[in-house]
Amino acid sequence: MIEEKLYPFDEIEKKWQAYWRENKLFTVDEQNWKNKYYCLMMFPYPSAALHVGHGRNYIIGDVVARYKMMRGFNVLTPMGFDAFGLPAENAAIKGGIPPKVSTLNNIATMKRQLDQWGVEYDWSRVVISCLPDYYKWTQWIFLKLYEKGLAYKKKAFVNWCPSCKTVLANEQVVNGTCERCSTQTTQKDLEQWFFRITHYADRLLSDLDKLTEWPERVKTMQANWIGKSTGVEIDFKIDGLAEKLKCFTTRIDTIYGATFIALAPEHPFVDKIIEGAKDKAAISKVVQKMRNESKIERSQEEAAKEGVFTEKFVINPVNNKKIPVWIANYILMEYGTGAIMAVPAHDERDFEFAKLYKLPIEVVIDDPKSPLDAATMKEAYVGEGIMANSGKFNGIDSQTAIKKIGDFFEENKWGKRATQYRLRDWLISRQRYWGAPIPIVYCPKCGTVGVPEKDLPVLLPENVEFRPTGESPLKFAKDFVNTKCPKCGEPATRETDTMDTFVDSSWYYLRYITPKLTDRPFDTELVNKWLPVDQYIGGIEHAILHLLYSRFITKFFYDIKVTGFDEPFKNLFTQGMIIKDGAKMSKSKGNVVSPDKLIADYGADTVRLYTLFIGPPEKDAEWSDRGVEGAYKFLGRVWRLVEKGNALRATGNADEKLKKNIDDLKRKTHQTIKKVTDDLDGGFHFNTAISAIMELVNETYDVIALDPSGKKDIEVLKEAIESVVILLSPFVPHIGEEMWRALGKTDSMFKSKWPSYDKNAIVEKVVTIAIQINGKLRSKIEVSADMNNADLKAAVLSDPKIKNWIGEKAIRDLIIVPKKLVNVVL
RNA sequence: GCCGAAGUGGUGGAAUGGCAUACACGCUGGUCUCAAAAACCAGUAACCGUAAGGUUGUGUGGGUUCGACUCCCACCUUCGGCACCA
Repeated sequence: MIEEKLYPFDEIEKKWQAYWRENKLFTVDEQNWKNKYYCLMMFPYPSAALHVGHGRNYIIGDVVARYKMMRGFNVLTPMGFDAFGLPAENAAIKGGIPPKVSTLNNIATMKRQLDQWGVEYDWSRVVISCLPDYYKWTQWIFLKLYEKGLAYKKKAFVNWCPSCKTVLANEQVVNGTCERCSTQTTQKDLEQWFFRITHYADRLLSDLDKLTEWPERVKTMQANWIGKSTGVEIDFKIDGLAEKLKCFTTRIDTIYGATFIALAPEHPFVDKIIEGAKDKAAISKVVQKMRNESKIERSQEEAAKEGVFTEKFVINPVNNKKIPVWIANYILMEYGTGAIMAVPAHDERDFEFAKLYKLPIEVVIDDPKSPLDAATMKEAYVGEGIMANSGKFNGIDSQTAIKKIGDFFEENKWGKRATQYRLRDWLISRQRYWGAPIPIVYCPKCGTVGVPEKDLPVLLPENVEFRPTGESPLKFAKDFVNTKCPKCGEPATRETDTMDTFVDSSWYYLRYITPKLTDRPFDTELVNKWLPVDQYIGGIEHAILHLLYSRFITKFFYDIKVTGFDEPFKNLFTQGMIIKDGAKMSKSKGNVVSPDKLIADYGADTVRLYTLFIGPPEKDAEWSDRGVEGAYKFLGRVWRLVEKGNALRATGNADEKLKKNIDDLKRKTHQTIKKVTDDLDGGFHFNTAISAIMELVNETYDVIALDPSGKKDIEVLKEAIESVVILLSPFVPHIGEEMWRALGKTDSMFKSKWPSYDKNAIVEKVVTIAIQINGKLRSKIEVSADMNNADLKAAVLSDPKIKNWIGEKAIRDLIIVPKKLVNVVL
């Protein structure tokens, strides 16, 4: 803890925050979209208080916004709150404070924290997703999707979190546990609303290629999640039944080695297939047992394989062989067709199952390295190879066979090529109160009816009773539930489920452009001018959920022609987490660092500078209180530098030594401008940009120390100091603005231009050449930068140390790297 | 198992084929002070050496190159994603 106040940060920070707000520095006219730059930070859920880990996101965004402003862009930086969600409702159940009240309180607290950080937004555009003027349009999106058949209700096995007492989307289940509370989820067979995101699977995958400015790892995660695979869907004739059994395979090349068929226990054909079996009762029992195993049990580690023979067979179309049909617990109904052709020789799971139930194994692809023997093989051979025991395809390589056998199937109409995705439809129903009501009415006569647009919003009732059971109060709100059918006017009931909050956040960035429109969600023309977002900044934890859903909704809007772009975010930056004591900051771990005390002790600029200097912003970083003090000391040093600079008066001429130092300082100044500009433009290299400014500060001090009486070229010193202030200002805006005025400027520094460097000034006149002997550094010489190679060679060879090293040996080669290095090869 | 990222002083990190450890933290010694803080000066990879200097050194082992933290191959460790996905 540093006791002394190194500069009056408290006065300065309050003063300039008020100034920026009064002068509406961050307020944007949406009609003025020329030279626009849309800088967006993921809007937060309004929890009780922010910590320094959250701060990183907003600080980075603020730096980018201020920098782009100084580069002459018309910068839009809005902020809002993802305000629906479970914590507020749970607090209401526990403490009795209505969710709306606690949420709006938290929003006020968070806004205050953002303000004291000096993080500025165009607050005239604030979007709060839990207010009716916003969720009206969330409901409108639901209706549009419903209209186009992309929102539908179905009964399905869904993920249920017993603690949150609601269903969850697949994306919200992590390793079989709830993403929010880490409780083990269970399966429930419920009727729920879904969005047909799978219709967009292919585009969501292939358009990842358009996102050239997105981090590779985010794109990989999305691609994995969508999980595309291509193969063949085979129609197997079932012996003794009219139906054909569809099996999907990516390995049609192994079709001759299929020795059994396996169905998921939930497969719709199961009952029909075991009908009439001799052992029907026993088979049924096994099937029941497998069905009762929850999905979690099945997917945990290496669950034991189990299955039962159905006494039925299918015909393999390629060789008319009869293949036995089994029901097996390792087949998932959710993927493919819920039935597979099993090829034990070339699939590990099938191999394991075949060994367990002593089913035949037939090698149809030979390992080119060592021949395979079905009788002795210890594991399946899943690689490529040469086709064997495969009729007319014998001898060709398996890659070619995939193509040829695919053609063969399509020619004979035994099946067709097909694509499968891992992605499931987005389950959006939630059995909770604090969310946007799903705008649907159930009428005994007309069935399921969408609420007409003119009747939106379907208001969330506020006088409701929260039950300790966690059941949604909406179910018991009679005035809400009982309504009239919009079609026939007869008594009807409302849907009492609300929407997943990820629906709210899937479109908020569009609302910021025209946040106050009451007759439309947004103005298409203006949105097309301002979007896509130029820079989106947020946490990696949203790599799949929020970013995938937003891309989906954007594509849907594009298709229904309410927007003219099909990807919402051009550049994406995902910042790393701030770690404390080896763990992510969280209240439960008790390792939260609050910004409030730090800002009180050292000021917001210090916290900002340290947060940016801590390391590359995309990487996780360990928080250190010592590091904060270092940042504070540096700002004090800069503060004193400006004071010193202002006190300097030129008195007479500088001597030679001083002249050289002044030349060096001028060069350093322009090199620093270049370095900082490149670091900000070419990625977010804040940490190295700040180090470069520190170097310039150090060098400026050195020059002043050489001659404190002031016999020097004042202009160069003033330029150096002014550059330090301006280059530093996006990072530490308050002290930046204050020092800017101290240098005699009258307008806000964020209205002034970012400096450009003089190309001639950065050129080194004298360079240090490293001299290596056989690649090892042995000496260094200083030479003029324009020295020719012949002279350089002579200079190197006359260096006494080098002479000594060479001795009597012959020089075999001499490599010259201009202005850097000479390597003498002996 | 598959896919991806990473591994550099006591610490955070810098350097993407050319002087490894910039910048900062910490530490050691000094100046100032009654004292502390701040500030300023000097030092700080390891080993050998009084020193000059030398040797080693970027997870490990190989390779390419005049030259490798950087490129290639194999491996180890850590983190993240996916995973009985047919």
